[in-house]
Amino acid sequence: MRHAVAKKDGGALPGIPLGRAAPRVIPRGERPGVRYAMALSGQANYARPVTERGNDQPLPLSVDRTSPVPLYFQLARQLEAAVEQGRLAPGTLLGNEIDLAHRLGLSRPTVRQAIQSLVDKGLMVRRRGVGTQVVHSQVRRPLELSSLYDDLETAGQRPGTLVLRNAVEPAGAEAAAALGVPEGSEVHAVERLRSAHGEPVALLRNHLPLGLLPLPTGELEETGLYRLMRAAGITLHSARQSVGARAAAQAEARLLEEHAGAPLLTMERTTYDDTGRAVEFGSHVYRAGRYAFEFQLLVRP
Amino acid sequence: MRHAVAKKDGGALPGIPLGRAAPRVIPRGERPGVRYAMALSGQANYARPVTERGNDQPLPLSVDRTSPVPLYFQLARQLEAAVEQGRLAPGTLLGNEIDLAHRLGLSRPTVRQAIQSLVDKGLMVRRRGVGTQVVHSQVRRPLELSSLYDDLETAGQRPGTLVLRNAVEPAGAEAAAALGVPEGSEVHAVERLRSAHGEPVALLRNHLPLGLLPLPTGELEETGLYRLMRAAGITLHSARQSVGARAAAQAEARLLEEHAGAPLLTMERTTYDDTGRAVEFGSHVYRAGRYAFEFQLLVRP
DNA sequence: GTCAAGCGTTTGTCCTGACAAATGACGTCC
DNA sequence: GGACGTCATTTGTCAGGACAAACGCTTGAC
Repeated sequence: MRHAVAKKDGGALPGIPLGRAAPRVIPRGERPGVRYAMALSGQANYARPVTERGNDQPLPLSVDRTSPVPLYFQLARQLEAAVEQGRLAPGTLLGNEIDLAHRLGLSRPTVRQAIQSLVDKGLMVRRRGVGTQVVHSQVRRPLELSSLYDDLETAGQRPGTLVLRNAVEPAGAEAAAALGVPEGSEVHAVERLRSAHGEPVALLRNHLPLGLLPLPTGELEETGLYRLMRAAGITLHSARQSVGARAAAQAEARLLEEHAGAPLLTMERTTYDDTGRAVEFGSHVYRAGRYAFEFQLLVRP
Repeated sequence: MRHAVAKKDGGALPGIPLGRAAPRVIPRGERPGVRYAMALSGQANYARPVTERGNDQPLPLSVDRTSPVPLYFQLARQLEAAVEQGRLAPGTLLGNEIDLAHRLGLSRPTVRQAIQSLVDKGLMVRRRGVGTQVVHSQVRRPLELSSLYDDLETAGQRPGTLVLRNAVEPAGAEAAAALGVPEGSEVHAVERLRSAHGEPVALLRNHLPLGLLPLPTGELEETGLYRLMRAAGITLHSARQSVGARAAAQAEARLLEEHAGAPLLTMERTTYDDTGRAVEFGSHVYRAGRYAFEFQLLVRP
């Protein structure tokens, strides 16, 4: 499960909620110093910009061939951990793949597979004729397809749910189109008021195909919808989201403890499982001051 | 350049703007029929659920070895086109990799690389012991790090830009933290009013490190900021975004032709190049009815 | 009749080997 | 001194082979 969205924003105004860890001062125009991570076996005097004091540690790397964990994955995890812990500083050049493979007793394809997975995550950049370089650590995970409930919980806010509606009813035009069922056919409709620390945060309206999974009101008040779906054996695969804003209607405002006309953040989402079936259509509104979507985008070459 | 966000929403209300192509009716619980794309060379009588009338066409695939385009990429593009054009229906099983490689005169790793790139895009799902299956065609590209200008232009709206400010000034706390420069140091500040069809759509405030690239006002009125940055040789790598909503302030409202207190969609974004340098911090507000962020999320296994 | 074991299929992982292309630094020529 | 070509380095691409693991179906046993 990767790729997500929706991180809580505790602040009152949507200013700049990103939790920047210790804003590092980088003079403009300067590029992070280049240095090599691994000591090159005394080959040529070529390509050895071991600038920042020659190699603090050679960076311990090893793989366990008796483990059932794939070798490329073991290596990728170690490199990723090294980046996260700062043992591989941004800008550092990884030794070349051939040496690295030889050092670890692996083949080059295996090493490449490990590095490639990190490149895909945005942690490293490869340049032909140059090498593989560690990217600035600002990069976090791309984002995960997570639920509001999980987001609130991991943020330490005690999420609460009030189920306003939980019924089977004819699908409206929007929900029917999103779920790919005929308009007017019966679907499951759920409406919930989600709160954090007892204060309302969002109004969640969801429509699901009938018969996909049981949705007892008790369960809905205890946990999130995605968690229930995953527990029912549904493999979430992709989602299509649309995020906008609008003014609160009277009824919404009352539920969310806002005044009518207050700005609300809106999100419509259709989620698909790995067979391509639409398994959920959600139409959510969030209190503007209480919530913001935060996510990371990667540019793939 | 992949991974993006921000697609125009012409509609007045943030209803369900996704351009669903012909909402296909799929009875609940049904899984798309399984059929094979390629005729299996008359092997065993095993695994041949060529249900839907045995193979309309064997799907023409070929690679050109004289082309400088990598073989795996040629194959990937052909498969992708086949999926998009419906020649590879959702649920279709691709023939096994070995046969496919043999048929095309390629090696299995090359075929795997092609398929893997499509799996990464979310177009296909692999299952050991089963095969590679085409996912529901609902999936579009993951999203690209695009600019509002490009979005409007590709949507056929004639984007216009009015430069309200273009100056060098001391960085405020927010911009300084985002760009990683000391507070109060000089940065480039740009403020633009972006319109479509002559109507204002968004108010764009951007801060850039000094000396990164020249920003003539004339150029800014002609094209988008990202396009200028790319033209200046800057390789955009990742961005951190936060999307929220708030009420319009007086000054904003006047510029955007809204009334004070009207709901606005807000977006803060810090963009990094491939060396990890922050190259742009943007603080944008969009008219709620005129714009919505639309994007696709993929769940990576 | 039901459950477990067996078997073939298919992808997952890994290896060895090879050549091509881009990059950056050096040396040479003008 | 500056422009150019040359060269070593490094990643990109591709081939061919091998074994392991998961899956689905059939077969067999109870």
